[in-house]
Amino acid sequence: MPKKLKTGNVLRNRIQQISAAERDVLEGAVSSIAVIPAGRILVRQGETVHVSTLLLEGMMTRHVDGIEGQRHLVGIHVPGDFVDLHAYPLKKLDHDVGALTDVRVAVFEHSTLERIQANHAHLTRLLWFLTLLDAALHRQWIRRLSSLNALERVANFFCEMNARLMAIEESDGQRFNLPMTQVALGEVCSLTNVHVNRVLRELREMALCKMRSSQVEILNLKGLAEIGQFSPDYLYLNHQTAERSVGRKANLQ
Amino acid sequence: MPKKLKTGNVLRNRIQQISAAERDVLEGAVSSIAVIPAGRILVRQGETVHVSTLLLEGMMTRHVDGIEGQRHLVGIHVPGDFVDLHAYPLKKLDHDVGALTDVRVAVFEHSTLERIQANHAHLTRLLWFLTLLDAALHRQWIRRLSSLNALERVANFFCEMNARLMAIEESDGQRFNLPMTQVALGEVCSLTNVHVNRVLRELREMALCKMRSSQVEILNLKGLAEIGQFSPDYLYLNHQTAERSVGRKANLQ
DNA sequence: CGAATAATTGACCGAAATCAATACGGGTGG
DNA sequence: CCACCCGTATTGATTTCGGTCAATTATTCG
Repeated sequence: MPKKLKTGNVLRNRIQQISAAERDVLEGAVSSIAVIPAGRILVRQGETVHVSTLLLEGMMTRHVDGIEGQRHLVGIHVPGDFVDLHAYPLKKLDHDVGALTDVRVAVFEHSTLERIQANHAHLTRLLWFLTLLDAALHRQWIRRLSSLNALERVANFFCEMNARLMAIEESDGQRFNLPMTQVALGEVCSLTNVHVNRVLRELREMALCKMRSSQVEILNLKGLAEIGQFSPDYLYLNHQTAERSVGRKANLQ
Repeated sequence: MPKKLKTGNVLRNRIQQISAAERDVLEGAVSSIAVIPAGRILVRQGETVHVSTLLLEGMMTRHVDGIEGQRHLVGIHVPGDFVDLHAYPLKKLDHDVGALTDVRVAVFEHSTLERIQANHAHLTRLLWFLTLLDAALHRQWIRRLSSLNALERVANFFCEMNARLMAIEESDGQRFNLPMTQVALGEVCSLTNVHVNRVLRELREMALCKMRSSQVEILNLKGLAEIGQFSPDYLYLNHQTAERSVGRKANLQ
């Protein structure tokens, strides 16, 4: 296998209980590594796709378009996320997938995934688990929109991103890069850019966090989590959950 | 296998391309059939569960609780839905599962699902696919909350339920049973019961639909779908999608 | 350096929430 | 069988959060 198809430690960061043998299987299944510029739409809603992509570097979005131009994010992805693995069983996506920044992704042909599924039950379950993380995140997003007000939503979103980025060591818990404009934040939290701006000011005045040119600085994580009613449990970031769920690690490697 | 463990045609209605052999496997995997009264909470958030349930009769909800008592639905289930199949890989749920009406469910032990997963790759993919339907629905719910106003949300929800119930022949496209109060509708659409009431009045005045004591009567489906910006594509109800995705039916049965 | 994009702030508006009061409906028990 | 109750539905008056419109200032990038 050519060196350039290595996925680095992205897989291990995300699926801690993956065995070396399994990682080799997955790396062997990478058909190519692609680099995509910021802003490019990878998959359009309704398109039939035959590949799934694992995000290696950068951030990606999943979004739907409203009737009058507005965009609404239904998901955001960080390195290690298997961005559209669900396309493997679904084939046709109900939303667009786009690059928020310049990104590097590993591409998997569905035919290859099919072979994995036929021959590697344990690995398949790990992949299945990964697709369920999406649904769990979706539920958090529904909760954010249903039960939180503007200030709370933004606080909640910052906490979510902080937790997810900490899991891949892209946040130290105090500060992280979030390559989003205030418009994009509004598309996540379902707020106008104007109101996002007011909320950011308030968070700053409350000495909870600051955001400046794509850098989020958390001044008081506890307070922020409280305002945002955030609990990291729901993200299933601690992979002990999956670990227990597979429960047959001993059989492998 | 005792007759009472039959799942009837619920499975076939939901997964049209399931083979008879596969249905037998699934039915053989049912550990028990349970009847649960309306209002009972089956699974509480955070509980570790070792079974998953397939809904045979009635309706169920998935909901999270807000900080001040309010409940917010993140999902609603109709017969044929594998309500918490995702608990199989996840083990711990991030939400409650409750019975909206009296329900009858088929219970599957996770240990049994594990055996299926080890021995039936095709069936596993069908199950995987089913768990992804949840995520697709979640995305529709996010879209509903993000980009629709009160009137549009309720219209959209009615269209969704109509489409899902038509797929299992519980709606004739004109009229269906929706065992929810206006409070519960508000918990779905993130509106107060008062405002739900006003919206229902408006829908009635617009001659789009009426709701009276758990009966929804659709007067103008096209108009309702337009107001609700509803497209049934996103629900993946036409199982051709899955059919193509499995693509190996010939190997079976 | 200049043009486009992003952020900021103020004034005003409007959709939905809140508060409050009344009516309905159907199940229970006297 | 009627009276009572409690959950549900309905309607009006008022408030509020966030949207809209508009103008100004920062940034970023070619």
